[in-house]
Amino acid sequence: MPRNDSLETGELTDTSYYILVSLIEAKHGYLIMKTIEDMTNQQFSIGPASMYTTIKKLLAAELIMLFSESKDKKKTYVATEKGIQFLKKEIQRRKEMIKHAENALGGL
Amino acid sequence: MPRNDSLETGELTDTSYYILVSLIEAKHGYLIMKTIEDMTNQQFSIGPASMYTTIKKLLAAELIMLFSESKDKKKTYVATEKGIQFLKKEIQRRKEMIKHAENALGGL
DNA sequence: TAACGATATATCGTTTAATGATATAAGGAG
DNA sequence: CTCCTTATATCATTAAACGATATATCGTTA
Repeated sequence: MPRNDSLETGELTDTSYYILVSLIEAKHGYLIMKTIEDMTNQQFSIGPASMYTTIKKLLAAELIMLFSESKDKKKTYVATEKGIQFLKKEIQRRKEMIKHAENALGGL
Repeated sequence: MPRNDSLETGELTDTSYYILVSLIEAKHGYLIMKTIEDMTNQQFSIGPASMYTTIKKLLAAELIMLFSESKDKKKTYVATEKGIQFLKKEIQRRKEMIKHAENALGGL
């Protein structure tokens, strides 16, 4: 998306959403990509470019943090408490979006 | 979202999603904006720029179509059958996304 | 009847998000 | 020793969304 300012307005794009979900448990970048593919049965995948740019954004917003960094450059990230709360709100927001659509669809 | 090609990959951005939802029943552009604000209790709003650019995209993808056009330039749009099916798939996709997050959260 | 707010459509240029391509390097399997 | 997988990272491009702005009509009300 695009010009969304999603973190400012309290919304998560699909990419940020899945990265945050996968970081409920600490893991490093490459594992995040693999985890998302696994979780979604290859329906959703994120390349390295999307991932590292999004990680920077999530770090800046303090929704995730650096968990550890080993000598071999492997950086492990994990969601912060703020990030978990943010995600929970986002889940609620998305549930409401589904209700809106289902109400509008009615019997269709 | 941004560089998403969402209509190609079978995904709807929030903006496209809400416009499509509001066009389950035919209405013109301005009413779409007001309907979305009403439906979401002012939580989500779309300005004219986002709306008209998105309408063009949805028209091109044949998810919506021109329903009527009166002399006073008022153009009414409505979701196509293809659009309704697309929306239903999108609802399923979004439900799965919520499950993914709730599974990962576990007892949190 | 003039002014004003709400209704209504539309485009331009900019910002942000996501991505494709690409570069680099280490480890293990064959 | 070669190749695939793992692993991190950036650059330039494309796409989505938006702010600002322009224009015009309609109904109310002062």
